[in-house]
Amino acid sequence: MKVTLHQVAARAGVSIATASRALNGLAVSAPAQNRVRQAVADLGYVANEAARSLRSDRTLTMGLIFFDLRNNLGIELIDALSETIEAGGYSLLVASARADKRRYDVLMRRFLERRVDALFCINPRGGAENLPLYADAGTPVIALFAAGSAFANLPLVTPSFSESAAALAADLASLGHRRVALVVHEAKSPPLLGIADALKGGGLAVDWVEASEAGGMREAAAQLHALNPGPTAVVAIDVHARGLLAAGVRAPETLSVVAISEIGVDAKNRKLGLSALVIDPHRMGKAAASAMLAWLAGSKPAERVLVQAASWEPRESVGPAALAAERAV
Amino acid sequence: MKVTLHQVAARAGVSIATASRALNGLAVSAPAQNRVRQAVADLGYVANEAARSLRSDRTLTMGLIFFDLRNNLGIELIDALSETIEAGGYSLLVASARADKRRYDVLMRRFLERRVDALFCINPRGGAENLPLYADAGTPVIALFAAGSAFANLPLVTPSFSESAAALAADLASLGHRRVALVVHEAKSPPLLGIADALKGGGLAVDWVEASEAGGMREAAAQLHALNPGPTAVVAIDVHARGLLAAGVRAPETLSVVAISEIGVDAKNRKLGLSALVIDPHRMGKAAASAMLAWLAGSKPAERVLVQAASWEPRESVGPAALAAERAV
DNA sequence: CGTGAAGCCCTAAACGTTTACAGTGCGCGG
DNA sequence: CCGCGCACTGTAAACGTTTAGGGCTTCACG
Repeated sequence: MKVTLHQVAARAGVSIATASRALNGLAVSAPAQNRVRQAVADLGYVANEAARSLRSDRTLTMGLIFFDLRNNLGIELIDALSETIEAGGYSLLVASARADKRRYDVLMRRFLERRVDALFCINPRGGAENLPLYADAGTPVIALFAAGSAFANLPLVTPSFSESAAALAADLASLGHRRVALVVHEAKSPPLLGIADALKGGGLAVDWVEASEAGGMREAAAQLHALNPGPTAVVAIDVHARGLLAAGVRAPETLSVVAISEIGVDAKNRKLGLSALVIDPHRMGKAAASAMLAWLAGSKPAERVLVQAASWEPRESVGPAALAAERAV
Repeated sequence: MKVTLHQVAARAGVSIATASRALNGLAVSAPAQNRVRQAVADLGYVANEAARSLRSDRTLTMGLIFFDLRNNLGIELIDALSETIEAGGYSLLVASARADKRRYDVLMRRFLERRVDALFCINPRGGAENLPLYADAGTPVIALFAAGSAFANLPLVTPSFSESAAALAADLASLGHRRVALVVHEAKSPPLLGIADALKGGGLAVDWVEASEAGGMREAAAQLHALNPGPTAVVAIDVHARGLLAAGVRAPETLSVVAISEIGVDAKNRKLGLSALVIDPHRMGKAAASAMLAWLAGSKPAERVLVQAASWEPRESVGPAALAAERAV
């Protein structure tokens, strides 16, 4: 019932070695080639990937581990990654730690045993204990959305806001805005700095405003009020942007508000008509997959792969500066 | 650098067979057990799943193929399936044909070579050519959302509307409706018949109305008008339900409208305030995975596995029958 | 005709496990 | 003291490929 290369070879009247070569497109005489093909068809031969893997030490499989799969990001990422790597003959093993750090370790271990040729880690927490083992095995690992994690010392694919923020700056400027507040949560992270640079590059003045954790936006709103000259627009992580609205700020009448959308939460913003810089996970996936294929082909990617994965999506919460200016008077 | 069972055995001072047994929990003396464990830890041994697969003829891997991954359904399905099968030690290989029939064949072939222990096919079109090969190999295949496809003769996991439609019937009845039209596209499929039964069970009279392909809802609307006594509510596949609205039917003023949501398109309905029977893919996944595990454990599932995976979600498009009745007068 | 090169093909050895089979040593009942 | 059973362990043969190494033909050229 189960047919192996042996049987194919026998039926084609060649050695098993020749049969193998024929199937792999190596040099084989035309008649032999044909007889092997015929035998394969006759017998319904299906190659055994496990045996191939064992012998050749590659599984043609990549792993993809999520810290949590359940957000809008997941689908697009899987779609983009699988599309790109399939072209190289790879398949994708997918798993989700369901927000459990220890489970992340387990999954990384499991994929290690399965000898994946490469691994993508999404938003990893935990999992660090197995990282050295991957290094030992020479298995490339790329992390996405891994700011500040234990994965920081391997290639990270990170969204860059520079282009999208430049578009935002242009729009704001053409609406008459001259002064923008940037609400930070604590550290001025590289992405935020990038946004600030882009705004400045667009001719806007930038005020930094510090906000405590989510919810405490009343003080931040007060701080904004206190600024003189006051900004006519504000850019903030989406939880903060929503906090401003919740605190009673009316956009765009009193202030134009722009959110920086984190992973997979833009749907809420959209419902509120909140303008946003939103990350397109599909582009992230494409970039990560390409970097990985290149890596497997020999060229290790840079420590940081910046992807222009964000777009500027203006919605109702942004309007002419004039409105806000009136309020100020 | 790479450490095999040989080396572990050597360091532990036992034979390779004993080492293997120790790791698989078979009978081994306590001291040997410990020495092996120690050696594994010291050397950082990681089992090679490819070798294990080759020898033992199971890969502990299941395949999941989508006709098209890009809909809301995907994530929930992957999440539910992977959660359930991971408990049994299985991993999930995921792929999407991206709406290309031939690609579906390719993927099924690829997973066959990878010797997956089981396969889930979502909404398959094409792929039929490889089905016999799976049968030959004795690899179980379960299809989801596969109405009328070539996969019809293997176990199908199908959503059942009976419970949700009963809830719908109860709501309609309490709103004073007595007569409901059911718009069909051509065949009266089992799910539709199930809905009709549930409506009748709730004390409602059911009129069948035939509609041509998507878009041609104007005639269907006319047919509805022509009915005497006229129905005060209508239930239809979501494309038809939206078609009715587009054709100028005002819900719930002139007619209460309920959509039967197909895969992953409910978001549109929600935006229109269209009441719907919507399928929860998570429940479908759980059920399919459980059925598969049971199958691998020896008990083949029934030809049709009916899952109560739909819920009744009333929204604005449903109202009291009185309104529609007035119009009729 | 002799020599070398080029094609093609085969034999056989890996790859790292699991597992059937055959010991080995030991305790215990006869 | 013998033999038997038991608990453990070792030897070796698989599983289905890929691939290095070498042998055989054929052909061109001197």
